[in-house]
Amino acid sequence: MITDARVLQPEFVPNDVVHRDSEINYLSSTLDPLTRGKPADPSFLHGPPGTGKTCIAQYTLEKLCENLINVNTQYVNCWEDYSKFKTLYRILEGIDKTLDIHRQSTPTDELLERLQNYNGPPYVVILDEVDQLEDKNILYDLYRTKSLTMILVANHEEEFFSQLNSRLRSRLQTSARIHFDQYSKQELMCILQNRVRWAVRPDVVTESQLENIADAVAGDARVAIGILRNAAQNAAQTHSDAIDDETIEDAVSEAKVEIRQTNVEKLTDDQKIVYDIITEHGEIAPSELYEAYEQKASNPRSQRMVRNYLTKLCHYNLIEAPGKNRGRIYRSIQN
DNA sequence: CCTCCACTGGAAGATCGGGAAG
DNA sequence: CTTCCCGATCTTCCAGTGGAGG
Repeated sequence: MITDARVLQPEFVPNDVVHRDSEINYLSSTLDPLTRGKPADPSFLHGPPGTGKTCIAQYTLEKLCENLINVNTQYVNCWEDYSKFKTLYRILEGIDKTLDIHRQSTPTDELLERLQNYNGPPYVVILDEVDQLEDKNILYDLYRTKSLTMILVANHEEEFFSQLNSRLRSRLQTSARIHFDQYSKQELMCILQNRVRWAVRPDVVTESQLENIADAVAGDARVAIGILRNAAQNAAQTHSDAIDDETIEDAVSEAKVEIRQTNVEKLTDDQKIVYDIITEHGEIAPSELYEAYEQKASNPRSQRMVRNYLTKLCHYNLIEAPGKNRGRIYRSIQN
């Protein structure tokens, strides 16, 4: 049934990326100076989720490594490593400078110092979901680090730049900005067909089933591949030799629930209480929410802390918080 | 229209937990 | 063992704000 499961993994980078030629060329050209021993400017990739930003960044770096022997690269997901410390640590990891800082008592400043003393070969760092970085000013330090080239990846161009201070904004203003549009249905079909060819035995998935997937995901290739993966796994478990329509349908809804579940699991007990209250009520006013939380929690945190929890829940897309000041309500998000 | 105050979110400092050093 | 130091978490304080309700 499944011939190569890796092809359906979210982090898989294909050998041939389809429908993104101009974006790849543009990104390659900004990195081109490195091949002549010169520094390269940062670039900024932006567009909706699942449009291939991360994929193209990693693909382009792999190609660069093939042409240029002496180059270091690293991928940092700023959603996971959102603090200054974690980001720097991850970046140092890419040049093996972390061997002796597995201890916790190394201050952030020292990590930065270490990085700025770096004088090895060119170092290209992908900062994925860079808009999630807690302290954007670290980008300025990275910008000034010699031999270091940043590839920034985010969803919303305007929103990201508005979060920067003016100094940083003007520096990054000149960076190559590459926009990624949503995939059309035809493009999605093409991507899925490619994956299917490598991942599963022929004739396991029909054309019209791929079409169903492509219709269901609104241009998001990551979700589309996730659905394909789930459907293939489900079919494999039941030892069927083909994926039927029902399996596809199940996988479509499963893929939507999946992200939510993993996010809910990451919550602490108190955060979970807040989340449950909102889910129960569907919609609730701030003061009422805190009262309910105080009741339920064995050792309630302060109001301010609960507000931090709420921003985190919004962040994970578990709830939404429309309205400002007095008009604010917290609402659970249904699929 | 205006006023009020519930609510937000930044800043600064305290506390927690855990690893390293003495 | 204790002491020191770090990031992460949490609290306390408060300025700013804009929608509700006159």
